[in-house]
Amino acid sequence: MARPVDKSAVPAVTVPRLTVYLRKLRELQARGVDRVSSRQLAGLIDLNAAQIRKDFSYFGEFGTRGVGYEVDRLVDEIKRCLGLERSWNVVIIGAGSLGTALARYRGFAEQGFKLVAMFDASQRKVGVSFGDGRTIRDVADLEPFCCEQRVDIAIVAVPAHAAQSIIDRLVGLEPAQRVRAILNFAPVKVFAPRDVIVRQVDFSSELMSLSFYLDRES
Amino acid sequence: MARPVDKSAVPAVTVPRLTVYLRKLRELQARGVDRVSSRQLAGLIDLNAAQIRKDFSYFGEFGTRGVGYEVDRLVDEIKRCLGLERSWNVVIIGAGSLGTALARYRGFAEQGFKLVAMFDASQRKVGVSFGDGRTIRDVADLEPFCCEQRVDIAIVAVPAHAAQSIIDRLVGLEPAQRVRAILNFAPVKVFAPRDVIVRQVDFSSELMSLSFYLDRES
DNA sequence: GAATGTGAATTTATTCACAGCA
DNA sequence: TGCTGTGAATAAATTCACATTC
Repeated sequence: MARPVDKSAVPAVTVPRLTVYLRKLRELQARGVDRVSSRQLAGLIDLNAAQIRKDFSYFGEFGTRGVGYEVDRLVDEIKRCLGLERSWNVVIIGAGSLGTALARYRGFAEQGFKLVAMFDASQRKVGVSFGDGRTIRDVADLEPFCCEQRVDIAIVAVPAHAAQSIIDRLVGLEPAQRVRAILNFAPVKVFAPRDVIVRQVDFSSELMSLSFYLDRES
Repeated sequence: MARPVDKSAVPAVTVPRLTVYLRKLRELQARGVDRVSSRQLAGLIDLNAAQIRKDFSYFGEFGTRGVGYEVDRLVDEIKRCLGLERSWNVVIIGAGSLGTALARYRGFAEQGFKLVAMFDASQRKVGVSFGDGRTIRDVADLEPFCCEQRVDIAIVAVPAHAAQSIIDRLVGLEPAQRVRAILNFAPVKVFAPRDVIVRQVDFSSELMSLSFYLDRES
């Protein structure tokens, strides 16, 4: 049951799909559904059923042949696969409209992501409160903060021109203190050492992709 | 030179990469660089050079053997590939903190995406101004608006529970008037007719993916 | 009988490696 | 000589199809 999972054997595309399964399963859970087959789940998210089973198979055997999957169990298993059994400390850097919107986003806390601080370079913003009574810190205090409190994930929501230098600071600390993962919203490709995980979220890139497919039709 | 391009033969993964090339090339352009080889470009965005050349090859021959690519030309070609020679009309639905942040985002207008309206369901928000003097409209006026003005892309930034019904309304109009592409920020899988292009942007999914890779290390 | 779990087959994407041109 | 453009080779991902188990 608790077989050793080689995470490096998990295809890169499987990981985001697991998050999609998890969300839908939670929805089923909330509706009181307690069992689901790969076929049913596939129908709900517009995917091939074998794909779902194969994705699960990298982590173990979660279902019962002839029966299907127990929703509660599957939610727990996927959470475990994704490392969501524990909580992760997150900071947001950049308290502009995007950073602020992200800080307000309810979905983070629900998944065990704990917003421990928010930083901005502008003195007009430092000291202003966000969320439940905490205040925005000066970005100059970024390194000291990381030294006194573990920060797992940094969300970078600063202007494009400032992104790389912020990231250099985040990863410039001693390995024990430095941030290990970055979610970058600035519209630039940023670089970090290989052992720091970087993901890019890019709105205008998404719009441009839509443009491609729109243009194809007309 | 202007060979007929079969866009359906373009791999799905090539499209987002084109947007990455375009951004980097614009940066080079701004720095006054006027020529670049696939190898150099590959170094700048951490990719294989053959990948870049192959991506271009779906659309034509943009370079000169033995020399490389002229940056200005390449920018124009990629814009053409992505359908960015024209401008697209965009609406944002949902004037919460995320919708507002998106409305303020400078990158959209620069790429030829024209924000023509913003909608919200709350009477407290209707009539409030956004951007350059225009005001937020009542979401009840969504359909009339689409009938009197072409809307190419709808950005959906409403709560998860409201997303599908908004999308049903957007695609429920006559084919000539209905929105043809949707960028959904609500954290739910949404459905639309096959000829409507839907892309999903999902913050908490991105965080969960980071969690997977973080957990792998520790 | 019904649905999982998984090898095998297929499809898609990436990378190699080199002919062809400046 | 240097770099593009592209078939051929390789690698990765998806889907099929079926033995296995409940």
